[in-house]
Amino acid sequence: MSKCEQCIVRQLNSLKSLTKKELTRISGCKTSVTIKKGETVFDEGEHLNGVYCISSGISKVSKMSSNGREQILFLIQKGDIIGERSLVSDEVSNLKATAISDMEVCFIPKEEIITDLQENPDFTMNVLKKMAASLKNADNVIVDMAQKTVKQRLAEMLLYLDTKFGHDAETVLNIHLSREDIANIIGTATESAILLLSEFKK
Amino acid sequence: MSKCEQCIVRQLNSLKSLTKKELTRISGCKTSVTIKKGETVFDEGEHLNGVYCISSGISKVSKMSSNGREQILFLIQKGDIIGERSLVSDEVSNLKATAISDMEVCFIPKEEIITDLQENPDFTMNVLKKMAASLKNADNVIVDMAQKTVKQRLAEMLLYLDTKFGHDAETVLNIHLSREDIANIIGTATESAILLLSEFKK
DNA sequence: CTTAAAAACTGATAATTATCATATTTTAAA
DNA sequence: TTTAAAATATGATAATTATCAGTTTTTAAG
Repeated sequence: MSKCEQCIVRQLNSLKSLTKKELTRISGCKTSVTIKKGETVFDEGEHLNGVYCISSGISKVSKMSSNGREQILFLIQKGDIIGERSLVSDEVSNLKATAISDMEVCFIPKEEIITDLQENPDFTMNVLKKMAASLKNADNVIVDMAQKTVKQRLAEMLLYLDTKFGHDAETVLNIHLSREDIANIIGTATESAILLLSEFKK
Repeated sequence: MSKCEQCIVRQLNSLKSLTKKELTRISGCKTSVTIKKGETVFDEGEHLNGVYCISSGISKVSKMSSNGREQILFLIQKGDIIGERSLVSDEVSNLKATAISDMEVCFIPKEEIITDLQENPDFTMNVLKKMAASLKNADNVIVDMAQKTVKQRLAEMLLYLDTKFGHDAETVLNIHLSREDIANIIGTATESAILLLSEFKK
């Protein structure tokens, strides 16, 4: 199994502030997992015993609404870490993560990484910064959901996908989402999303 | 000016994990401010140089949407702290806080409290926990905004106000919000909120 | 290659919500 | 107390979005 010390995606997240010694320890206890497209990384209500660091692939992170519809809250890819909240809270996860493409993820047990959170202030500050940034982002999503039309949200989401995942020479997005997933990101019915998408094509 | 050590609202927030010595220092550098109903605590785009601890009164925390409408993200009261994100980020505030009733707030300068954040792991962990809880809450708000009707959101908000602020003997809420504020919380037009409210009264 | 299932699409209709115009009531200032 | 301004309320209409009932296309299994 490859070592965290040499892992490139680590440079993209909070783990970059770990010391060499800490990294070696984390490297020794992590497990690498392959998750096929459509499979679940973790589910709502599940007790997370650590964090997941994404090596490759894309995952949607969602939550069921009380009316039975799935709401996708964000998308994650290479270098992103999920499950960080399990480090500071003993509650079960309120979110579900599902692979949108085949994925490679590293699982780091809570007991191991929580030591670093308590002893390495740089690392803690980095996690704090990430949470603060997530909160700021959540503010923006709430404002958009509350105040913008479905059409505006769809347009902005397509731009966001392009920024985050890029596109190829023929301007086709590097991420493939089903119409249902698109609808579940912007919070609308699948048919409405399809209707507006075909409108955009013109 | 009263002392933080004896302040009751401190028991309600992260400051409770400060040591006696830390508290005495904070107490010496804090300033107490009175803010009248309708006045601004801080504005979007402003550089926050510290955090605000609410002694009394209620404030709405909002953000302008690009279409010029105000979206209220949450309400805060006695014991709540705002501006925590300024401690971990040098960006200007993305939010605005406005007094909904007359308020007493204590301002604690960033330089002073950031020391504690770096040196007192208990305090840091508490701030982390609060942010994790805020994120979880934001998830729920996003799902509600995306998937529920205005009527459902209004009903849930009224229940939330009752839970958070309570009501008197005649079941009148302890918090008074204008129709416009109500509309700006649930993300709808003022007229729609009024329409549904009168519908609920029956 | 054939076939069944899933996904994408279309159009009609109904429900929800926004906008606008205006009236009434409440609040606060002079 | 009077008066102007602000907040609340009402109703008509338009726009947006959801739901339903299908058809076509794509995908994947046998």
